[in-house]
Amino acid sequence: MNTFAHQTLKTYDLRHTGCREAILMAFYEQPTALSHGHLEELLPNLYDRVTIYRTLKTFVEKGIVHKVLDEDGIRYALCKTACSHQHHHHDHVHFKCVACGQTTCLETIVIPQIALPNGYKSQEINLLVQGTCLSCNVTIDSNTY
Amino acid sequence: MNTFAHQTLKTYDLRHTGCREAILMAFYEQPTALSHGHLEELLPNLYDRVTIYRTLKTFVEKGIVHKVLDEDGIRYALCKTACSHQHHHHDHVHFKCVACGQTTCLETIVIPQIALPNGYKSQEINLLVQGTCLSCNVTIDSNTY
DNA sequence: CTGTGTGCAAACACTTTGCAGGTGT
DNA sequence: ACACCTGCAAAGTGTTTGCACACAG
Repeated sequence: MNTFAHQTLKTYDLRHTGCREAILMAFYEQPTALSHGHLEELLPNLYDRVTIYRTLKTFVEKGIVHKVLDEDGIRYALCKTACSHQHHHHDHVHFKCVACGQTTCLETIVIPQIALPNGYKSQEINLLVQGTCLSCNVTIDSNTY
Repeated sequence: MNTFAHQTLKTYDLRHTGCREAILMAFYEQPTALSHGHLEELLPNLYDRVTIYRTLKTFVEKGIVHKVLDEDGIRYALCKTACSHQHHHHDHVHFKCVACGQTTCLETIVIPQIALPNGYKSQEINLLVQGTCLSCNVTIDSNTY
């Protein structure tokens, strides 16, 4: 029984099941945001497609993971420490590499203040940066020589 | 024959057809981003679902409209003057009102410089702000009294 | 033991593809 | 006249729902 998964499920008052543990571990081990399809590949034939959908939905509702939107669809990533149980913060910066296709959560970057038009109120901000990541840039550069 | 639609189609080297004119007019008249579903409702039974899909795809490829991502899926909005034919700029700020569900393009707001981690290169930035818009705030406030 | 989670089947929604015929230039 | 656009049918993909059984607490 894995400690991280066990702790997380306990914290959020969810039953400890194989599928939930496996998905939590997948997120824990992968530094990138995962789509439903990714999870299906990572946990081949272990759990039903539908169960994965339902598990993801549960995790989003509980605030364990958050949705990441990019051009290819919806992905999910763990909410890090900044998201406590009560005080869930929703401002996320995501980086999508157009070369390798990986999407990562940039936890360290703070979104600057945005001046909205008068009368508009902001609740949540999502920033998606698309470009090339460190390892892909290295590859591209070395191929250039 | 509508001037705006006619001009746009001419500029982008596209044939002038009923469906294309109707969709361009819909975007022109609506200040908000439209999804495929919205267009189907706005142009009821005039054109086939498939034709609307294909028209949208064509417009995106030509740079006439751009995709807007929000939690509910993909929408489209006209690229304004800042996007010229050759020099297409991809940095967009979108505001989604959680009360009325409308998504608008905030053309006037400039995205601040984001400090990416070393070795990362940015090509395109998308910022989605969610909150309540002017007219919804007015409604909410007046109901409070 | 009880309520929740899972698997399976099926329904549903969204989007793409192939093809024949119609239309703009 | 020709290339391109459209409509229809069908397939493909992603997601949700209903129900019976299994399992965690």
